[in-house]
Amino acid sequence: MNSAKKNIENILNTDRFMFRIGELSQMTGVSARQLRYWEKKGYIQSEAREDGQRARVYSFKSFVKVSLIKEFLDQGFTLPAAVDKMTEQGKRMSELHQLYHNAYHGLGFYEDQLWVNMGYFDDEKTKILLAHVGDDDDVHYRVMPEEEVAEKLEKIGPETLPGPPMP
DNA sequence: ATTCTAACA
DNA sequence: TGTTAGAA
Repeated sequence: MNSAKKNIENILNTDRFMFRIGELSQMTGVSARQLRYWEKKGYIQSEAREDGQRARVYSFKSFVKVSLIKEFLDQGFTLPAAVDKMTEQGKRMSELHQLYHNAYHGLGFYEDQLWVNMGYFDDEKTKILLAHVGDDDDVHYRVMPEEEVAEKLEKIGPETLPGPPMP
């Protein structure tokens, strides 16, 4: 796989993100004391770690949960109520996540544009639906035979997208 | 330097 | 819940 695609997909891959308690605290505005307390109450959880370290690490999912709880607390809900609301929201979010996960089948360049491969367009599974956001912020679609997609969209050079500078 | 737990002038 | 202490 080419590096431009890897760069973009790494940005999209939230599973790699791990936060320490101080980081999560700053990100969410929730004190470290609260985070430990919420965990003891079972509202959130930190990741189990294989190494012998005790310092908590949090996943991106925990970040989302904490952010939601914080939001509801700021709206005036009690902590248990805020947690209930977070759980409810989380269900909707995972549904949305499934939706976009089903719709996302990779990225590629074509005609000097970055396209999202949205999977098969037809029930016969011969054509692919592509989408890209133009300079006008409108989404443009294109249907293309699968073979053509394989030919043209996989030919992405690393120079097409500037990556982060190498230290 | 950061995080841990336990405790509270 | 905040804020400490002393340890890791």
